[in-house]
Amino acid sequence: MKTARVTALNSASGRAGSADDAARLQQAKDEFIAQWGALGSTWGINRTMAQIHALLMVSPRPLSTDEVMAELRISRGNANTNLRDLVGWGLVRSVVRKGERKEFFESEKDVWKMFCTIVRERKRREITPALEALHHCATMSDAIKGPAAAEFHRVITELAEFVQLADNVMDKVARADQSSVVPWALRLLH
Amino acid sequence: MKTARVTALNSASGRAGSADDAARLQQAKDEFIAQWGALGSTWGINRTMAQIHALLMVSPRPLSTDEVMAELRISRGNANTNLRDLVGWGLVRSVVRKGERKEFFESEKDVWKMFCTIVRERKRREITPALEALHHCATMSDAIKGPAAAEFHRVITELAEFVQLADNVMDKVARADQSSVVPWALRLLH
DNA sequence: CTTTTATTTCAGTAAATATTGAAACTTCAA
DNA sequence: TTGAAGTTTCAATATTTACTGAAATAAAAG
Repeated sequence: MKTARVTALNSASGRAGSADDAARLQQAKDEFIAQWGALGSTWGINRTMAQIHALLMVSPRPLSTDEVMAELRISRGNANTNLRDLVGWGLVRSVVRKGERKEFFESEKDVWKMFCTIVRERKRREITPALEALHHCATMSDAIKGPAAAEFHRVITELAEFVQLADNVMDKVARADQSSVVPWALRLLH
Repeated sequence: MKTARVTALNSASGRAGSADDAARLQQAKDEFIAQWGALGSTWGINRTMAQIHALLMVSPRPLSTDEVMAELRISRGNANTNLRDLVGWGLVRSVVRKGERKEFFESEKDVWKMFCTIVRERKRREITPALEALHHCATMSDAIKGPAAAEFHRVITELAEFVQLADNVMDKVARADQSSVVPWALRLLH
């Protein structure tokens, strides 16, 4: 684990306090990056992608591919692929500075928008196709006679209806804006 | 992919209709098992564990380790480990038939209970530890002076507060009973 | 054009994860 | 006890997934 490193990237960001402050900030950022990466990987998101996302979330300014490579010690190919994926998810956008040829990347920092984006994307990529498959199984089994088929049909249909309901709720929530959902959630909790 | 197999397991389950019906039911079950496995693996759940779960969900009766091994064509070690994990998650329970030494396994079939169990477990295993880590980062950065540290502290705190809120909502929902949540959800959607 | 700078691709490799199968262990009954 | 039936463990292996680095491609600038 990284401990007391002060990179050019960080010392460059304006009049720093003590070198110790910079090192400790770096340490806190590194811990956050590692944690976010670990959390991502338990939820089926590639560790590096989650780490880049974390890095950009706590970066005071957009970073270039080379800076991401240096900061996380990863290869160009890896950085490029995962940055593209993050852009594809809509969690990161690329920005161009005038007079610069290099591309820079910055994360969405509004937590609520991030949440909505993740919900929307996972729904689109995974839930919706899974629902279609469930419906297919339900249709198949509906055409088969016998009590075993009827029971299977019942179980699958119940599951499909539940997933459909959850899908609709997620959709509704992810379309709402923070100002309406957060107070609602707070009320829900008494 | 399996197509028109009729296993002893299935033909044994009472007076079957035509052999064709049994084969087509098996096909539908196999598709469901494959889909549930695929969905699980995109959400960070081992494919085999999800497949065993699916198999038990659509099985009309508890199955032994040997039956699970035969049905999914997996080794004893694999079946044993994943069955234990499912029991650990609370999604499957082991049942003993009087006079039988073998252990049998059956899945929770109530979809709402399944959902609550999954939410509760993932919360306990992943969200709560992640929150602690976020708080740790927030505390660390609070003790560092300078504008960069202040900004980092702001971002992390915002994130932590959001995750905390989501965690609380999940908790509340997972403790409620289906009869109160489903009508509520239906109303939410108009 | 040609050069310089930046980005993408992808075959090869490394690392992480899941699976096997056989031996060790446990439990119960004779 | 001993043995049979069932379960667990784990080192070896297979499979999947992620990563590297260099070559190919693209996109300005000269």
